[in-house]
Amino acid sequence: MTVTLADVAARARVSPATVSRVLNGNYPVAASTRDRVLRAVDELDYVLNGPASSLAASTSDLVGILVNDIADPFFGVMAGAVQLAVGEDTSGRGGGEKLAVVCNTNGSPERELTYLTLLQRQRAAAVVITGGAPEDAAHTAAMTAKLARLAEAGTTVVLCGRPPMPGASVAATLSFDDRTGGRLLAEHLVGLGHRRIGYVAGPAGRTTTRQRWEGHREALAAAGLLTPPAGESGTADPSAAPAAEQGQAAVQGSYDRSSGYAATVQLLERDPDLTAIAAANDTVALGVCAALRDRGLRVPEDLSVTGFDDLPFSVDAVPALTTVRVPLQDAGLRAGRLAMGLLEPPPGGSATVPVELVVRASTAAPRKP
Amino acid sequence: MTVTLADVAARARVSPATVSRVLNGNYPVAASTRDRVLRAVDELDYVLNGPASSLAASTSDLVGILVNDIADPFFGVMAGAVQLAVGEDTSGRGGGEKLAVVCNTNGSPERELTYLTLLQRQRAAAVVITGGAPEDAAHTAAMTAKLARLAEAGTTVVLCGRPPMPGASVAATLSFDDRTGGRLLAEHLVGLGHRRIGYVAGPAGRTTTRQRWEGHREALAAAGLLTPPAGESGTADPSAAPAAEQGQAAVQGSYDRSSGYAATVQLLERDPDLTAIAAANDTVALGVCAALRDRGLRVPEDLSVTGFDDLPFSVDAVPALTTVRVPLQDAGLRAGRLAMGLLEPPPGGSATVPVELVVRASTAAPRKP
DNA sequence: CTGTTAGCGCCTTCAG
DNA sequence: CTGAAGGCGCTAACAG
Repeated sequence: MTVTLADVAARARVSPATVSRVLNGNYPVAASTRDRVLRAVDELDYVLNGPASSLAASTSDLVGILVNDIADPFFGVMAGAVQLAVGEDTSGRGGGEKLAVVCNTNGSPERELTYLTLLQRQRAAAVVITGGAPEDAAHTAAMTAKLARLAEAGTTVVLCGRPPMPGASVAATLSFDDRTGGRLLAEHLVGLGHRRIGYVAGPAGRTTTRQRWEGHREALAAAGLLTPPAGESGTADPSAAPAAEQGQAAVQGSYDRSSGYAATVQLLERDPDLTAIAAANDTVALGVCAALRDRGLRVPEDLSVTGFDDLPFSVDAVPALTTVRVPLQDAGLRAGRLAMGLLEPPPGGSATVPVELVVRASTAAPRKP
Repeated sequence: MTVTLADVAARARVSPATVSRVLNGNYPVAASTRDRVLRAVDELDYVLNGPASSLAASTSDLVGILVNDIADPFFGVMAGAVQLAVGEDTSGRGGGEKLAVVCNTNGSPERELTYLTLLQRQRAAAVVITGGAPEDAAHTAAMTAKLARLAEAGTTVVLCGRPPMPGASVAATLSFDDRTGGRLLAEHLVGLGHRRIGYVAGPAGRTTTRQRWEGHREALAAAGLLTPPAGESGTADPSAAPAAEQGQAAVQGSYDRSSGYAATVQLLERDPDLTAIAAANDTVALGVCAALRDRGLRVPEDLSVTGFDDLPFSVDAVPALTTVRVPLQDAGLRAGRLAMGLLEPPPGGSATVPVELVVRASTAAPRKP
């Protein structure tokens, strides 16, 4: 029925092992022999049986990529870059081709685990986990255990845009400097003269949300705009969800436009004298701008708005968004190469990816300082 | 070392065959036995070996999704929807979980074929091919041959957002009514009073580009704005790349912002009296708006602009884009279900997905009619 | 450099 | 409803 490696061997008058060797290109084979084999492969229109070789070699050429939401460019860009990297021809010819399996977790911790199991089942060669992590001790423990299992089975695990997991079997970690980003944005606003700054945070219980928010507060605190509640020592209580305080309003939502819209309405109600709003990311910032526009407020004349991530559309927003650039493409590429063993892991196994403030038109000095 | 099905069998005091049966849930097994097996699986933390079962069953639980560019929300949304559909639990428990393999072709015909081969190698259960097709006889022939091979191997093929391929082994086709969309947009502009309309086409040699462009011309022709070159009979010569003609300017590019920007500069140079520009898609339209803005022209006061697709960001553009909504999410969901055999194929194997005109703020009557 | 020999771990008839 | 046996197609030591 279907043509197998043995058929090719017969036609090329060599042993199956030899065919396997030329196909995998990981073993010396005489040029003439190889040509003969390749010709036979071609004539027979032979396609290697992946499952069979994976079974025999106990590793597949699948690479998993875990993302929260593939429809979100933040993840789309990273996933594309990772895929680019894993698709790069490693061995001269024929062997390299890895296939990227993109798994949408929707931010659900359970699905994260489920997909990891599925990937383990496939004997994935590597898996790249992107995006912030859920902040939950039980989940972290479960993840650690699962990652150990994967490592045992020979799967290389790389974290991209997520904090290091001490004690977990991870080959490399690329974490984004979200905290600094949050700080830079807030410092920029403060430097412009803003004193009443609203904050629209991301989904609760995620490292990314927390770090951006903490960076933001750090800057406010440094500017004396944040009187810490009695007894607190500088850093915000990690478990405290962003909330109204000291005249600096904040609300929590998800990473989408409508959440930015709704939060803005709420923020303005709570403090009509706000002169700036910092959003958890660019998409949310778009929602913030929309809400402002709908209430007849102009950006940046009446209120300044900042985003985060510098997604492709941010430069085209009107006004163009002041934001923090996160090198998604670069990071994805590096993560992919790391996963493929094409790149040495950074010292200590983890590196922080720097972010950069991008000042555009959505921020300006407040009108009534 | 690694725990196998035999270990589970031993612990549950049943035969390997029985374990296999409960795991696949496709065979009657006594409830008590099943419980025992399931408990053993749990206690041993057993994970099925995918390659081994795929080899034995000669089919895997992988579903391929071919996209042009996963970082583009157009594809991201579709891919997400397809993945959602293929992840739906089919059989009551345990069996269903399919894994989506997203393959970025970058619009390259060769890579399209390469990925199909890779998917064939994996014995993918199904593959969903999204986005417009390259218009090239040789490539179409190669695709047809490759699809035949896939079908032979039991892979279900579904086309989503791509025209039917007569004679190819495709289970179902969902094509977008791009032509109508192009027509609606142009009719809208003409109805508003526009007479000099520029067009920024998508990448050359793709069905989507062609159809949107043809729809556009259709409307112009109907309004008598297009004097067909002598001898031509209504429809544009399929092989003719969009070009300047009869005062209706058009330029070709890719589906990105910068292409819209550059095209606009060119268009305006060619015909400074343009009162409207129709773009191949929303992203391109954003570039058009940016170019206009940079030249001090206002939308829609000075020029009207239209997009295509109605991607999430289009409503937040300033001004909000008049565009055509393509139900990407719905289509992706349907395609996924079709691929999984969860849905009956439409009569004749193919259906056209209707599109809808969405009038927003980027279009208005021209100032000097 | 090439052939031989064993499995890899599971599914699937076929009996019971 | 359950067990026994064979093989899916390929790779990985070993010899030569």
